[in-house]
Amino acid sequence: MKKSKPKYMQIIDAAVIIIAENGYHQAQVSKIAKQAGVADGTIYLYFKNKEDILISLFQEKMGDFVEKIEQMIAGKEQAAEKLLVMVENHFRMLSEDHHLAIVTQLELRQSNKDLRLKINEVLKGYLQVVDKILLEGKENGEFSSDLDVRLARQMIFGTMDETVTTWVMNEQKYDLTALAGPVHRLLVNGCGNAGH
Amino acid sequence: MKKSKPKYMQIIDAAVIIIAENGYHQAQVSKIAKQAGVADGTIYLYFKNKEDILISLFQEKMGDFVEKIEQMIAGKEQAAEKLLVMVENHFRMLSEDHHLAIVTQLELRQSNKDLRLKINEVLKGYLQVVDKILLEGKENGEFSSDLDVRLARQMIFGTMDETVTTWVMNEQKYDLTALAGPVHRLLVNGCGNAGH
Amino acid sequence: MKKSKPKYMQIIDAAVIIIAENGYHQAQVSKIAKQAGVADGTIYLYFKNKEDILISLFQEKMGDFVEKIEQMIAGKEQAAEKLLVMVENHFRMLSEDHHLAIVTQLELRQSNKDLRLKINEVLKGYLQVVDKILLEGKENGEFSSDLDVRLARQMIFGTMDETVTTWVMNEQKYDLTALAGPVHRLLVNGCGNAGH
Amino acid sequence: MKKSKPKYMQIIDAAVIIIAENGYHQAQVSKIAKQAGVADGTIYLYFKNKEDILISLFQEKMGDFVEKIEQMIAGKEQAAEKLLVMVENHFRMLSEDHHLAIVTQLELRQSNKDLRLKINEVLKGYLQVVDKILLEGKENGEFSSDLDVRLARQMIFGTMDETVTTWVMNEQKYDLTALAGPVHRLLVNGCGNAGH
DNA sequence: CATGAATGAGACTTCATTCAT
DNA sequence: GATGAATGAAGTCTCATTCAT
Repeated sequence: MKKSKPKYMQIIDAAVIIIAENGYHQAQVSKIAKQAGVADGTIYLYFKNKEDILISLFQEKMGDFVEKIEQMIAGKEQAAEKLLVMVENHFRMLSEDHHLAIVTQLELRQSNKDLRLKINEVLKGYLQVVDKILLEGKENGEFSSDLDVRLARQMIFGTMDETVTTWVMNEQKYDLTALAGPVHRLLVNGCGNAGH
Repeated sequence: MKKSKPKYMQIIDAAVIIIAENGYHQAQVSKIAKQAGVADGTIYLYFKNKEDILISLFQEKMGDFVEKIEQMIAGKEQAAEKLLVMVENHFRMLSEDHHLAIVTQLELRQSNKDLRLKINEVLKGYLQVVDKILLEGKENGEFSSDLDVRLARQMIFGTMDETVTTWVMNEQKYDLTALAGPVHRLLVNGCGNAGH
Repeated sequence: MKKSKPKYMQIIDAAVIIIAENGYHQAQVSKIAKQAGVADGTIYLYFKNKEDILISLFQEKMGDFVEKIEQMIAGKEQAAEKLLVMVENHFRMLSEDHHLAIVTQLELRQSNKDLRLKINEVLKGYLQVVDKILLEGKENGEFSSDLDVRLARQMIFGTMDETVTTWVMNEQKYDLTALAGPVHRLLVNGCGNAGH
Repeated sequence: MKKSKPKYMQIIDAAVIIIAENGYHQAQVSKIAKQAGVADGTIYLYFKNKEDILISLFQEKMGDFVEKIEQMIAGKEQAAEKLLVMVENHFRMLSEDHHLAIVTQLELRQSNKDLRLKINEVLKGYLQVVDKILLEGKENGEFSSDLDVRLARQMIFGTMDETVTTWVMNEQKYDLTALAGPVHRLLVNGCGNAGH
């Protein structure tokens, strides 16, 4: 077997699988170590403690996430179009990685308040992407000029999150990506200067 | 001594306080018993086990919640108006009970999947209220006739939930009830037949 | 329903049933009270504590036992004949009360050392009956003159006990009373002055 | 530090001492761990749970027991002689390990029915040794040809067990090994073809 | 770098017994 | 005498983390 991956990512990938398949509270360090093919103690050469694995997991995966979203909306002109690309890819990327979807939507939320606050820190990068789209939309007249950016951002996140979570809880039985269009329309309507 | 409160509700109220102040994982049965002013063993005369306290807590509090919302929207004619009353009271009721807000938005989500599934059962009553409003709105022309009720419901819940959670995470520093109007406008826009 | 039985015996009979059906460690006072048709607290008007129920149970039932045995061997002349009557009735009485058999052979042995010492006190009455038979047998030449009465008594008890316990553990599937004859022969042989 | 004893046997030996000195129900895992000189958690690296310690204890000690008995009777010709060696060594081995005697005769019997059934499984090895002796005795004419092997075996076990238990309950005040001869005579008489 | 055996703190739940009614 | 709601002490087992090899 070739050691293509550094152990750091090996452990993070193992954590995603173990948490998805066993649940947050049954994801013992020893299980993760076994899945990663290393000794328990080795984990602590790469991570400060168990919480650090989870934060790192979220940073790595969510970092990819935001990076890809940013690349994809870079070429788009309109705010509404950018929003569509964002929703589409948000849904698509989680559709393509069932383990990750379970971990981010269900399991990681069982972490304690401290960990969740740190996860929120990581999410700020994503928030900024949305805020930028919303500001552009307000400036170029696509969105209502008196739109409350913070609230609109909470609507967008809340709606996407609720949609994905419901899909995961229904055991991913239907096609999530097909919902991107309709969800996008709801959100654009919400932000839009409808009455004008 | 007058039996002012039955012990059942005494224990549930104690659980809300203890969980809010100590966090889900630091809410030992002995702490709840002490706060309720009963012996540890007494808890088990009223609840099957610790999880049963939490489910019952959610049922009692959320039952009240849905009941009150239903009463308040009963007198309203328009779907949009009903939605406003719902958002206003959802925000107001959690504003008025800071402990309950912390418990429902942050702490109870740390419970395991089984408990969360049971909590979802309880939430179905609320879902049905929203669905009824949405259907009425579609029928009387307030909302778009091709509105996807399930997605719209997810938007409404997702947005309210995200808004309240953000407020709780910011330590309830600003006035949540003031956001009811703007949030309502976003949601009605989202559901509305804006372009028509 | 006529209160034919005083509550004292009512509780003891309930204890036999509950212990036989649930096992020693699952025989809570509250279960015994329910079976007896009295309140938990009532138990403590008739018995000092739980252990007292068990000792009393053994005393009452074993008292009957010894009394009946004594009556039945009273009319017999020979020691060997008395022994036969004893074994026959020991086996028969336990055969006729399956609950009592389970309680004395399996469940009551799970009690702690103190309780077992007290049970042994109760058994002394039985021991004396056996000793008397053995002495008679030695005097009239039926048994070996150098028979060690204490050891012979341990053989008799040990053999009867092991035989009954094995029968109970095999779920009382075969006819225990049919074994009285062969067992008696083993014991009489053991005590006998074979070589003379 | 030299690993003189594997921890597995260290823990079993500690369990024998703790149970003998404190009684079955006062033999907490933490006490056993302390006696064995390991941490509480270490117990669970070697045993599935507390019951597993007790089963293993019985298997290890009784395994030795049966093995030694078998070796010792291997050189003997006559069934009666084999029986004598068995009784002698049964008594001697328990005489030499007072702790073990208390544990097997008094404390382990307080275990629940499940554990006792597993203990019976272990005892089957011993039963077979006895059965073999009895069959040999019947074949070579030492014992009665119409001897019921199962009943005879129950007599032998029951008598030895009752004798040892009585000795333990009398706080091992007299010499158990001295009883081997007389007990053996009782048993051989019992099995013998006395009247022929 | 890597290992994995050992550590030890911490909490849910049961049930015999009491005592105010 | 009878009730039964309330009490509260006590023990098994898990698992993140360490450190000698």
